[in-house]
Amino acid sequence: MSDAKALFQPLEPAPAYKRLCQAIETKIMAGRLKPGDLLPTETALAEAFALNRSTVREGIRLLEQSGLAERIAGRRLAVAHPSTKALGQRLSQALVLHDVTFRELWQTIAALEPAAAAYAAKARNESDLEAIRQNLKESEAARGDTRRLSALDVSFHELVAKAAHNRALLLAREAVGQLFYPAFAVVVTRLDTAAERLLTAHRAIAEAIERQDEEEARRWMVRHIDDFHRGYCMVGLDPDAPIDRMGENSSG
Amino acid sequence: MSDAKALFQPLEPAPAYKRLCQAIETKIMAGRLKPGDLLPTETALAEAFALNRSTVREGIRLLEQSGLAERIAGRRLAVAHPSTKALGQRLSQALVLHDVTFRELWQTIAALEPAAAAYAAKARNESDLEAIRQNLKESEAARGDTRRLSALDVSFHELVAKAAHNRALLLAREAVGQLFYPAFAVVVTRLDTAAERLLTAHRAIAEAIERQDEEEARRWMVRHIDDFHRGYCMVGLDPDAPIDRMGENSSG
DNA sequence: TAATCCTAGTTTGTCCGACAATCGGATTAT
DNA sequence: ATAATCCGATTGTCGGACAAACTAGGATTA
Repeated sequence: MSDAKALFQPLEPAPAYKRLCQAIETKIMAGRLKPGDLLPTETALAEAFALNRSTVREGIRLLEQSGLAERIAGRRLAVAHPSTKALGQRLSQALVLHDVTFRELWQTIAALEPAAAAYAAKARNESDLEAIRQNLKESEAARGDTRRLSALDVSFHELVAKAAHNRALLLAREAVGQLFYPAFAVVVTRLDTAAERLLTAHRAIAEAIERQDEEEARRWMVRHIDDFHRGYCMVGLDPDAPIDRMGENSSG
Repeated sequence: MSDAKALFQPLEPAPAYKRLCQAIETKIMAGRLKPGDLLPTETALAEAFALNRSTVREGIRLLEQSGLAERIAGRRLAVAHPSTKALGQRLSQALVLHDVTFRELWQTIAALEPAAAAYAAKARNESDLEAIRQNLKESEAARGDTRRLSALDVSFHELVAKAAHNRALLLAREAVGQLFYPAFAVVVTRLDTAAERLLTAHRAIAEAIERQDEEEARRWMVRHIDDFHRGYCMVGLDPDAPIDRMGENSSG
């Protein structure tokens, strides 16, 4: 029954600009084009593929948007690898569009962050520790400034994940974290105890990571994430309501 | 020192096609354009934005590639929401490009799948169960056919995640799973016991989900994922070697 | 009257040619 | 040698053009 579908491929009836994009994409995936390599100029590409420059430009836009190419120094086009940041933004965007709820984000974060903390305790190096210490110091200074503290909170968890030296984990949590922690910012403003509890948890997690105590890092992170949920409900927010589409007003 | 960076924003010197894309993207994010809505024709857009059609087309390519618009019926352009599948593919691609290792994937999967199984036991409905049963039946029939069994394995875990009814979790594991399980396919071919162990685990997980036994579902999933790791090492593969770039040859 | 076919208009994909702004490198002046 | 200047290359944008494919409505036929 699915024999026909397996036998005959779609026959590639795609428009030229899409095929051009795929052609270059394939070269990149195969490693024949490495990040930093300069791509030919638009006219050169047009000549090589026997296409018009306009068509080539449309293909280039696709490459650009998938993060596989970017303008270097404002001018020439260079091969690139999609950045974690950009991918994370795209993912958060998708999650917002799908009206993901706080509960869904929380469940996912609750699965990822403790693992990240544990691996961080194992794999962290000195520069990781330095960054985390720095974040902790700034956080304590920003005790009063809710907005700033929230940004530092996002940053703290990102640094912990970075310290785990696991890019898959980093990428997975990036998207969710970008939405989750700002959503929690409201709690800090409304709940007096929240900021202090957050700092306590961060300190404990940082210390456990420093001591390379995996289990302690995991435990504290679990408690910390549970706290998020409790605080969210305590201030009267509905965990089953979709996350608002705030937070990505400036960047793009 | 970073005052200047905070004070002065980049001033938005973006090319017109990029601004057009952002303008439409903003409308979509704000919910003023809903999926399915038809976008104006290229000429109409050109007129509305006072741009040339070529420029408009370049902007449209960006929208198209980010999954926010797609050709409906081959012709007109309609607003859409990025599909989990497409996003997952883009993520896997990125992971491959960054030379992510089996260990990294495994650690991430090990964090996500047990949570997915537990939530699935809680939130599954009848149609979820039906799909899982169907998969189980086909898997047992495909006991000998390694390639097919591997595909069904990917599918099984995806179905479990779907049953958790958590789109954030689904999306996060989609990307990693798409790489992880095919990478494991080699093990099934080389290790006689692997296929049988896999089936046993799947059966147990499915049964626990059916009984709504969260803890049992989680426990079995943990064991199952551990098995993956053990099998991978047992056949002599290096968990710290990058995942190969096979598996996404056809799609694009 | 209903079904079918045909034709005209629309929309997209592609092409051609052109020009201003800008960046890099070569050239020239000090 | 260094600084200012000039020239070519490259990108962003524009205008127009045409073929193919699809849509819709009217004409034709059973």
